[in-house]
Amino acid sequence: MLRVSKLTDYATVVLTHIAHQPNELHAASDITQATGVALPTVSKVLKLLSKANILTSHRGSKGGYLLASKPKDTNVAEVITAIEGPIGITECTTDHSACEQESSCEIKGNWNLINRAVYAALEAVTLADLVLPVVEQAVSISMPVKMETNDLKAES
Amino acid sequence: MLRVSKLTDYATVVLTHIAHQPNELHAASDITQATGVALPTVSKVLKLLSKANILTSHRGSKGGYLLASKPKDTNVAEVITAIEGPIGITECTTDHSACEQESSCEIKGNWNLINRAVYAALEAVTLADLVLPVVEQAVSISMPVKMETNDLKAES
DNA sequence: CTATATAGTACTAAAATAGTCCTATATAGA
DNA sequence: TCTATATAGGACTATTTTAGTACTATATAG
Repeated sequence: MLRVSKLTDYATVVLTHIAHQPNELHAASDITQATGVALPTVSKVLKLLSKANILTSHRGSKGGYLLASKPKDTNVAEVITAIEGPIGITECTTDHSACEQESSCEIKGNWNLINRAVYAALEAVTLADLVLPVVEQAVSISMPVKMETNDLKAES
Repeated sequence: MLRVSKLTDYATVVLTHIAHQPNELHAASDITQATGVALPTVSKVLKLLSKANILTSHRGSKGGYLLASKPKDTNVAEVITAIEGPIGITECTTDHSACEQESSCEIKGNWNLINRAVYAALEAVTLADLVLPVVEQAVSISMPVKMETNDLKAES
């Protein structure tokens, strides 16, 4: 299905909320109220994001989380990496020792190329794009050059 | 982790093997021997691929599987879709009714854009590319336009 | 008619993921 | 200095997904 985990999905929701007021502290409980995502889940996501330096944390009373950089300086690839670890579509790209049939496997190099394209696509989208209304984004995000020749089958 | 299932990985291995001799019938047992992938797994993959019309099947003695199109006319996006269903990175792009927080979710349109970029990247790679030696591919596969500005962090 | 090979489906075991809970630590303000 | 509040970190559990197996039906070459 080539999908991102739910936790990452929540991370984008949380970050989008924070990016709307990039200069304010946001406590986990506030974010829960605003987004409807369960508190323990929000909390987990926030911890992961601050560990990856996408957010900075402030403990204690009146503490909370703050964007570490400007919205346009944080991209989706970083967010996914923060939540799920290094991005690689197949397992052998992230864990080289795990594949038992290396000798008969000519695919590795090819998948690497695909990974790069996917990574670049994800890197092109920033938090600032996620905050924008949907319509305006189309121009601000780069598309693979072959794009115009194909329609999306998945859309129905 | 943004990854593709093992079954899809096997599918590319199997298809790469078949694409080397695109005009011959390949029985499941032959493919097992050549690739080292377990027979039941190969069998499962082959069935899914023929159901999706990527392969044509021939039953009975001396039967086997054959590529339905030329290697360059089958792309990776089709293979992934055959094995795992419609490609969509987040769940709400494939299952619109499942999201309970639609009202507070502004992300959907944005993820759709990302999905398109990813899909296009996958669509640009064909079986013919997978058969080529790794070096030659670089020129034959289109890359997103912003690609050159960024390096891959996942590579280490 | 028989050996061989795919078609289809149901099932089981293992792994990954989501989500919860508890304890420790830091800070603001009284 | 004490207390309320908020994050840090880690361990744990339930659920879901995925991988892999097994069995029966059907088609075809010779």
